[in-house]
Amino acid sequence: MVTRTRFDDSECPVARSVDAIGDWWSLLIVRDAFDGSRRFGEFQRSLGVAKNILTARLRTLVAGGVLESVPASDGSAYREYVLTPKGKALFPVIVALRQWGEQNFFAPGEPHSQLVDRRQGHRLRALEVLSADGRQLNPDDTTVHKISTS
Amino acid sequence: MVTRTRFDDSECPVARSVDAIGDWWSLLIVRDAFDGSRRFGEFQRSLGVAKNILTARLRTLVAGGVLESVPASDGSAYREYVLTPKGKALFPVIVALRQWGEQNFFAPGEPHSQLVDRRQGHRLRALEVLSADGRQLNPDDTTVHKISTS
DNA sequence: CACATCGGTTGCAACATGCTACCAAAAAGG
DNA sequence: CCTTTTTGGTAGCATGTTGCAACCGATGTG
Repeated sequence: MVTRTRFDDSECPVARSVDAIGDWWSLLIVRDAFDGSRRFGEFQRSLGVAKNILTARLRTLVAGGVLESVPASDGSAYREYVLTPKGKALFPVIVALRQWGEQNFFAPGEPHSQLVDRRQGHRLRALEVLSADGRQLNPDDTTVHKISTS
Repeated sequence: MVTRTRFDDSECPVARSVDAIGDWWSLLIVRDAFDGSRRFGEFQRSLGVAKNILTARLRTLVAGGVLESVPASDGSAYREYVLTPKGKALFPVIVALRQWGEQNFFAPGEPHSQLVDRRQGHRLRALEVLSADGRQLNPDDTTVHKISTS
């Protein structure tokens, strides 16, 4: 078989996350869901993705418990796709990718969509990796314990 | 053409990030790099990826400025792949994915690799999305400004 | 009732993935 | 030195996956 490799039984949480999301389309669907998209057509127009691909991705996201299919909020007979709590927990992942992109792939002054605090309209603070006692950690300040039972 | 869709000219930083990384393998390569892998063979054994795929991914990561190819640190004639500053800036992304995986894809007590603070050996604090003035933000507390010139 | 929209499904061609075999340069062993 | 092993790849092939376009029934709209 030449099936795409799965990581769902990896001992590494990063690998399992990656596996659960599925592919980049899925991640962009989740991004759009955070931005307020709910309907099939909204995702399709926003992403420009082929409909068969979108169908497949929405199904795996629902199957994986990231999205959930609910009756449309406007009373129509259609359905909507909304984030589950598990899906909402991806928020820091999206924010981290967004901040990395802003800092590395836009010229100074180049326009881009921006995530802001709804109350005050200000940009968010940069994510920080902190130790249990609140020190800011760089990659070199951390290490991986190969296996842990908790 | 049926080429895989690119997002490198998207106005959304998340899309550009996703495009720059390339695919899941690339992200796991970066994860391994954070964990100390440097040599072709280390990545290959750790990931179990086919060598032609690894070759291609390493090349695009180097081309994208995430990794850099340097002479081997042990004095041999081989080369090593190390994270650039841009690559190290992916740290919060990896940590976010790791925490999401830990919380959602492992049974309580199920063993998994764990990222700890090198000084004290403790687990890290969960990432928090904060407003400019330090309030903790949930997805619903934020909104996307479609375009901004800064 | 006619027409447009929504949310898909199907078929196909091109491309990407993964596997295996192969290979040259470098290192290690004697 | 000379042989063997390791390293870091390439090349070719079968199969899977992606993206496109065409189509379609159920639903909403004038």
